[in-house]
Amino acid sequence: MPPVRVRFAPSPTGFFHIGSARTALFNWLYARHTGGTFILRIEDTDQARNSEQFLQLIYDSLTWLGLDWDEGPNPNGLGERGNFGPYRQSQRAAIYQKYKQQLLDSGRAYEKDGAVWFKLLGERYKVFDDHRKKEVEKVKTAPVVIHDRIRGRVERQEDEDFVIFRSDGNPVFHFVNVVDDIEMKVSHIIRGEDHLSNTSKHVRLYEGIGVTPPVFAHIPLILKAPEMGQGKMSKRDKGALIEEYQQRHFLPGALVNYLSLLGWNPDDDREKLPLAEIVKLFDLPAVNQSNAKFDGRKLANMNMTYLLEQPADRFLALARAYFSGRPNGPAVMANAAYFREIMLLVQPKIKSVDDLGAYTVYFFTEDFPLDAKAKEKVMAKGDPKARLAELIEAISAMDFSSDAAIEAGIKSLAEGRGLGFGDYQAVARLAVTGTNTGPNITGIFRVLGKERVAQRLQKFQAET
RNA sequence: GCCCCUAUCGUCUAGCGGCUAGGACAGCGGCUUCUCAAGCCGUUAACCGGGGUUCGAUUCCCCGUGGGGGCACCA
Repeated sequence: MPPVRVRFAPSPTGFFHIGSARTALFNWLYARHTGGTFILRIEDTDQARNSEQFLQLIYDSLTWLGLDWDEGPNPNGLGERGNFGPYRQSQRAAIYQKYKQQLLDSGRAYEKDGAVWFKLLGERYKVFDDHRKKEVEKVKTAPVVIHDRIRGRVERQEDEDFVIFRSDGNPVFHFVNVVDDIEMKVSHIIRGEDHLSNTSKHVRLYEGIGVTPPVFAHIPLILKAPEMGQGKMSKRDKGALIEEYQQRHFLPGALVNYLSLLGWNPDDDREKLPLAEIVKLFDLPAVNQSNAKFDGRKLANMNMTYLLEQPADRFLALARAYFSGRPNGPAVMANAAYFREIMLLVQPKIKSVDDLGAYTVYFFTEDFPLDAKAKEKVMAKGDPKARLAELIEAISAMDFSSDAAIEAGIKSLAEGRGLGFGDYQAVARLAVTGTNTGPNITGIFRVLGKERVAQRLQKFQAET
């Protein structure tokens, strides 16, 4: 068996899409699973649409996801790794010329209308094409048989010559793709199913050049969620861009885990898997053949699961990164010990790092919002005003040294009146945080301190 | 229009001829009397249709239908 060499070959012509990330991931997983090589090749032949910004985005997104490449360009123009470069198609013109000449010389290509065409072998005939509304020349050929590692045997007729060099002198995708895969000794082409129909062209090109085609593996596509309409996910769909998850401070590991489950699964019921385990279990024949619809809720759940188990220091680093990007960041993080206590109090409660701001406002300002609906709900039950008054009266004598002490203080207050802790909890929470959700009220009391709690309770009483 | 791929709960999926069709997310209900978007427990919900093959089809084959993709001097 020749060594496994796979490649991810994006074009820097747009934002980095979740489908691209999944294709990159499956290639990366297969390379890591087999001990092979993962190549990054930049397909930047479309000069009109390329941009350096989008190129940088490819590097950033792959790096953020943890999909490191063994061969390919280095970000920031720092040269490249690997012995099969250059890894940007815009720098490989001489190689394409060489292969073009070879096909011309061997009679497998010809010039017409200023373009270079690949020539199919067989009897020619003309036919009117209804779809394109013009007469086209067809070639009688045997069907191309593709042995796909995921699809099995696929047969497709390739019956028209096609352009490999445009009249402006630039090579087209099919040609450069095949030439590069040959030159870079790519052993397995793992790509989206949208390329399955192109594969017959590619196989003919391999044959024309005189090289045995590599192994093909066409993975299913990611489709829009049902509520987002029909068809495959496009860049305009919500949740389609990797950048978005990065900005929302998702955990890349959670996204990778979720993506790996779109079209693949381990042999058991596990869903949350360490990356090393996915690498160990991943294989091409286990990949599904049908497309998968994207489910942002399941991703969000996965992200939350990962968040919950982050060690304290790691979570704190995530929280700092999040607040660093916010206007009130410096103020929020000014007191490191205070910040740490709040974040750890809140970690088990949030679904996503970007909930942190809204979820912790009341720790950092006296001017926090009051949730009207929550107020209505809390004030409608029992006699919250009486409870509030009792709490205000009792608080100066209460011990705030620990959660347990606070709990004991409120409980003894309640028991003296034949009430329960819960009778005080709701109104206290509303007065001190402005909401009816959040971490344990005892924890909030402790972190805020007796003085501020007392002030807030009084202020609320005065305003209600 | 032509070609290719595909088809199990709303969604991701397990199943590879005989199963009470399993799990997860979402939903719903309950518990947790310290709330809740968390946790725990429970629960609703699926084999697209029609023909075959077979003692027996969710499973194999064919035909429909649905879904997806492709049919450029885009990639």
